[in-house]
Amino acid sequence: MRDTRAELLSQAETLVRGRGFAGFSYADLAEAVGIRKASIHHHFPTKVDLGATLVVAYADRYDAALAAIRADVPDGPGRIAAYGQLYLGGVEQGLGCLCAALAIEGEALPERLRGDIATFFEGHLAWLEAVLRAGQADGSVRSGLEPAVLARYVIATLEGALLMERLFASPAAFADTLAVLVEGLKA
Amino acid sequence: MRDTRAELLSQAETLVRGRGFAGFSYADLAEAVGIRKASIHHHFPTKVDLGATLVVAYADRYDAALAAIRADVPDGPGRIAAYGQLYLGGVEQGLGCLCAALAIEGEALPERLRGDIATFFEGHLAWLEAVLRAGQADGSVRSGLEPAVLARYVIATLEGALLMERLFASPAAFADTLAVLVEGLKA
DNA sequence: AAAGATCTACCTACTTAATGGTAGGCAATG
DNA sequence: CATTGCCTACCATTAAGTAGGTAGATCTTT
Repeated sequence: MRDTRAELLSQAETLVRGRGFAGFSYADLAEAVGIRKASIHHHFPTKVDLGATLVVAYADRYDAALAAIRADVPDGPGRIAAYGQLYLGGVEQGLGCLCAALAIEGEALPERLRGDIATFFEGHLAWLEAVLRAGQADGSVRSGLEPAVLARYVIATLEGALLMERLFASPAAFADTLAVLVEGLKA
Repeated sequence: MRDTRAELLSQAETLVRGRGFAGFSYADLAEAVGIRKASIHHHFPTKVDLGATLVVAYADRYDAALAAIRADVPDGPGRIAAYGQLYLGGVEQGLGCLCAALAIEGEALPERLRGDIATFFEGHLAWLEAVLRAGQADGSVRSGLEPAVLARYVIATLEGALLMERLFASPAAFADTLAVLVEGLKA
């Protein structure tokens, strides 16, 4: 049934995360999926449509993962550590963050996509803020700093580590950075 | 004399940092500089040549700034704060890090450029490691963590903050993250 | 249940514009 | 007079997107 569409999304995500949004073409995607270029337009009329769908699907997957972490891990630092593990997967596969790949495009990025990725980051920020606030309340996270500030700090560190350690193909170095981050958050 | 060449480098840097390497064309650059597209090839035969020159020039500018920081600022945390200020400029101008823009391209990036940006990051890593080690020795930086690990951590945080806060056009948020980072490094 | 109509998912073939890059000329400079 | 720096004009390729068609599934009507 909707197999091709899912395959298109999967391969497109790999392409964007691997080479950037401007760095892949419908021809590349067609070849990856084993379909004709024109057929892609049947599922995603324009490249921006595809990009927007990609971001939504990516955000949804993250949302599920974030909910699972909150359900499975009780303490603040543990949750942040689990959150960081999500990024580690990218380093291991040699794939960057989808939204980082889009964010780099900056001014050239269609307005619609810019809004979508801002929403993505805001969602993470809100989740992290809630997690950190709860951690401060239960004494597992060090207090004295505003959760909102800390949340931005956490994302920045992980996004940056993913960007750099993917280049160096060094999951171990990513793990070190994550460890320093989590250690610094403990009460 | 070499005015056009310098102008090409300057405008190209702005374009790459603003929209990514694959996100700008020789036509864009020609228009920005006020020259014909073909004339660019006289200075930079291929786009990869241009990119490589860009990275070297960018790294050289940073090298000078890093040397100045080491000369002007005595303590470890102060030096890291000054280092972070360099990134802040990007947020204020709405420009990302040149090497981050290239790093995002990942596998699609010509091998030569990938090596060049790896060298860029390695240079920063070495500088930071030396600064942090000296800071630990003179007691201004908290000890207990390896300078090499801390150095990667610092770059990751700043690169990530630049990436995200540029999207949000929020220099203030970047400053907050930098403050948290520096505070955490103090002895 | 058979017949027709419609829809889905894909195809070939194409258009238009942009890409990076080349060839060759010409005027100024040293 | 040779080099530098730019030009016009071009090339092959690739980009995203369109036009129009076809086989098969599905829905509708009798």
